[in-house]
Amino acid sequence: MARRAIPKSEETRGRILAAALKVFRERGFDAATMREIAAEAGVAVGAAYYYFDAKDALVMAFYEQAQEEMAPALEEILAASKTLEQRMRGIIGQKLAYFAPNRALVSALTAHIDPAHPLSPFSRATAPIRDRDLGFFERAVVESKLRLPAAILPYLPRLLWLYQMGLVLFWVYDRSPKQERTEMLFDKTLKMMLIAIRLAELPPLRPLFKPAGELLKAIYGGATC
Amino acid sequence: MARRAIPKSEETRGRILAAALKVFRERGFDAATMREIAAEAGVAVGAAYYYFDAKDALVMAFYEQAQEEMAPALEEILAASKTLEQRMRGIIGQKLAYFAPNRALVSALTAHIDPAHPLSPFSRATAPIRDRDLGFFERAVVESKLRLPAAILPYLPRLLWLYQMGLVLFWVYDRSPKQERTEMLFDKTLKMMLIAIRLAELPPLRPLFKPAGELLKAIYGGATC
DNA sequence: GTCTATATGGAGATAGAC
DNA sequence: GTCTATCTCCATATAGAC
Repeated sequence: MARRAIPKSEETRGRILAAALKVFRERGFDAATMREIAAEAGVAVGAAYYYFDAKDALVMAFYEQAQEEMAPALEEILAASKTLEQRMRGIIGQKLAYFAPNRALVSALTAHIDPAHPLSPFSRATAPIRDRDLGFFERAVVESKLRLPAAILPYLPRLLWLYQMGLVLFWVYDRSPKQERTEMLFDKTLKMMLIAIRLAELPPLRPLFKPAGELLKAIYGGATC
Repeated sequence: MARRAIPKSEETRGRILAAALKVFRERGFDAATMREIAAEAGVAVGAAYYYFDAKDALVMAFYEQAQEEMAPALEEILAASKTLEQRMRGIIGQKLAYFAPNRALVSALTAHIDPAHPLSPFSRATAPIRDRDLGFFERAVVESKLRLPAAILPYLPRLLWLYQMGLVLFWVYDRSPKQERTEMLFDKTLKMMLIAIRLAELPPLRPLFKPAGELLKAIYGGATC
């Protein structure tokens, strides 16, 4: 065997992960059992535990795989568009499209908001994934030469990231046909945000943005989220 | 036995609920077992299931008890204050104070965001509780003679209710001493909201509030949330 | 190192005696 | 109404074959 070949163990691991995602998709996370997943992958339960310490580890692997697989598309979006609006549309559109087949899984994950839970998007364990993801929003902001009060601008990428999390949350439970409500929410709130940014430096709005800057400074002192 | 006396069954039920809340407080919802709860109440597991169909039913009973017990204080707040600011401070302060001893339980409940889950604050099952709670925000708004674009005003109570849910969510996971971050978040965002309301009718802000009105109309067409 | 077979212990829930 | 005894099902652990 050439050492370039994918080792057999990698193949098995991949098969188990794929099987898990399939079962999660069909049943949701909670109802899916390790027995089922192992059966779907054609291995014994022990084999699944050999590759993944626990059921939760399958979810973490999903996060990592998602990030890995989405990265090229996100890069392309940044390269192909200039304005913040285009970029936000591109990034968030890409995420929703990627997650669409896995809605049942993603919805189960909303159970973990607690930053103390490893699978939470705000946890230490997910920090590398989060930071890398934040990088896309940073680049989207920095390269689009926005005017914004100095007390706010540095926090904009994190706010946009949070905004995206909220949108995904809404989308996960959006039962309207083709998730058109999410579409609407996204379209209108994005427009509002861009208008607000444009108006931000008008004198009458100063009393609004002053407390905002103070708040951001206090909340993100050097926080994890 | 006079028929005014509390029936023995009510007494047992109450004892089981109190025991459950105690165990939830100490261990959190997930870690608490029905065996423990029954033991704490001095009854058999079967008895607990006689009064509460499932572990989840204990949570629903907690919601109802909380609403019942908080109502008089909320009434008093509405009676004692006039401005929207005072009222919001009063209502939300009261909620956080009431929930404080039960943070571990409330935090477990944030797992249910899915409107399809009966315990979700957005579910059908919790609609009566939610509607009654919304009533307090409606009264807080209506009686404080605000000026706001007509496309927005009718939705303000629901927005405030949602805002309150978000604050509680933040508070539940706020590990700062005395939850001072929540305090800060509440204070600043409330001020921003009031300033925004005051500015809302200025001509330069019209482009901001127009899409907001459209969005609200589309999202709350006659929705449950 | 990879994997199968089987065991463990604990959870929520229930049937039916009292 | 209340309790005891028991069921079912799961995530996970372990022993050891290849």
